[in-house]
Amino acid sequence: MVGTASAGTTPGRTSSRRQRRHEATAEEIRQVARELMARDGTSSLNLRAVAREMGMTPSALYRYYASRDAILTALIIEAYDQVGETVEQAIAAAPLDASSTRILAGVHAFRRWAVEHPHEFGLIYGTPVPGYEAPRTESLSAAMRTGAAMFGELVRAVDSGLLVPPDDDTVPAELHPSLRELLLDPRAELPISAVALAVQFWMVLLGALSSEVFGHKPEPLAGGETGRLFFDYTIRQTLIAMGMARNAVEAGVSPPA
Amino acid sequence: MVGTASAGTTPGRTSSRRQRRHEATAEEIRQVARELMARDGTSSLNLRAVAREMGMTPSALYRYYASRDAILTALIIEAYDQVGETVEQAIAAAPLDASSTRILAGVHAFRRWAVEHPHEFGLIYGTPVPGYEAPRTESLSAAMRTGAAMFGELVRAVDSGLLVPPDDDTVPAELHPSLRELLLDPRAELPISAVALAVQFWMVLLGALSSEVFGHKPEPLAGGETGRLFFDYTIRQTLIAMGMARNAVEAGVSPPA
DNA sequence: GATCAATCGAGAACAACGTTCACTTTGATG
DNA sequence: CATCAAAGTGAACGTTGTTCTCGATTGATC
Repeated sequence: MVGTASAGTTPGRTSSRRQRRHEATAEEIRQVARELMARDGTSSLNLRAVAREMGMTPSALYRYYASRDAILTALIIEAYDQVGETVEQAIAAAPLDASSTRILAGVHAFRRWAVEHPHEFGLIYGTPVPGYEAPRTESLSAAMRTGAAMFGELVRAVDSGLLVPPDDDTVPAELHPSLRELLLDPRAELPISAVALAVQFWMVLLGALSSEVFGHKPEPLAGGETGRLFFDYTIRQTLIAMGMARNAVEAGVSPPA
Repeated sequence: MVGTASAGTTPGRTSSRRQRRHEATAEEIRQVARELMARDGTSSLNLRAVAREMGMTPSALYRYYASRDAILTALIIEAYDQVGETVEQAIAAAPLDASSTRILAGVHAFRRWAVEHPHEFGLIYGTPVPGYEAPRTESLSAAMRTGAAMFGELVRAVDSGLLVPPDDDTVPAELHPSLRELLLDPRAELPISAVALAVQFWMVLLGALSSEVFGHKPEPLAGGETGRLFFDYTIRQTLIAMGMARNAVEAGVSPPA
């Protein structure tokens, strides 16, 4: 559809001049689409408006994307990648000490991205928009990125003894198969209960962020600085509840606003 | 707009024959709209399709609703009310013993409604659809209903000593004003920390449900019975983390599937 | 450098959508 | 019966996403 490998002179060189120009225009389309979505508030992409903004004809866009949904899908994948990279970098930049600092760095980077890009957050973590638009195969790896980064930090906390999950028999036996299935990589040093904790942590995280971004949280707590503080407090409480030592949690420093 | 009191013969009688017929048609519109949304999967209401299904002209619908958004708003308010009543009844029907049974009854009723009405759940707890469609004044009381019911049970648990919240000074001082503001009704026997717990519990609940309904949760745990079990487990863990006695939580019985 | 095919873009057209407006029909009320 | 507001029709308007045809532009090839 969108330029597979061409029969160029040098077969290894996949980016001919044409292809680069093509990709540049495609990126401009995505960029303008993002801007319009942010400006008009609505999260429904207007194809003709994008063309108008670019000084093009609506039909010309079809040289770059097969449909409106295809553009949306591209935006979704890009958003997944963007937030994933943001969180990864925030974690990597934090010190590797025996505290919750790294985890806090990750979740705060996630929250910051979410409140700064509410429409893109809604695109990927909100109501699935059309029927089902996400071609799982393409977007799955991108979608997992943020979760994988956070999961990695939890594993590290468990490995280093910072977080001690409860006994496996505290989680209902019926759930064990499903939880074990989650660890595709069966290097599973991780106890089942820790996997359950990871999923629960993810749910709390998503719940906190979507409550705030979508306005389903009581107003007084949704604001900028207050929202950030309450988020921080909630995450720390959750970590303690998960079995991380209280002093390790409190020793963790949150990134500045 | 939609039939205020008419100058009928009996001024006290607000429902003349006409008005009843009017309301009946309006309800049919809502009903058909709900069915189409469920059938076509999409959560974007198609006005002309509704009219078609009813054997009417699209313009005729405007005798009943001022716009497409008005219908959506009506659906949203109705959904709020429906889930609110469902949860209220489930709680009321549960025994008043010294366990988590009532809370479990409430959250399971919530979950059941959510998975059985995914589109309506998305309508009220998903991405806000257009710019901002919800006229707060009208829908606020309906929107609060479910949360208020759950909140009431938490208060009861605190009052009866079943749930002992941590000291107030464990929650950051900067958050106290906002949290106190949440208790409009200043009969506030409730400690600030309990308010924080209530909000957090709400976030976990919403996070768990939207993860499952919107498919943002790892697949193995999203299924029907497994999903229900994991949800139950998560809620119980959360209650324990909040300070409810472990044996009281475990003594609670969940409603059957 | 001329040639040729692939690409790019324009422009008109189509169906479908939400909405408006002028009009008939209808059915209860004086 | 006469009246008059409500209910409903049908045509129209401005949008939207999408398709198709047809020139123009471009980049590689002889």
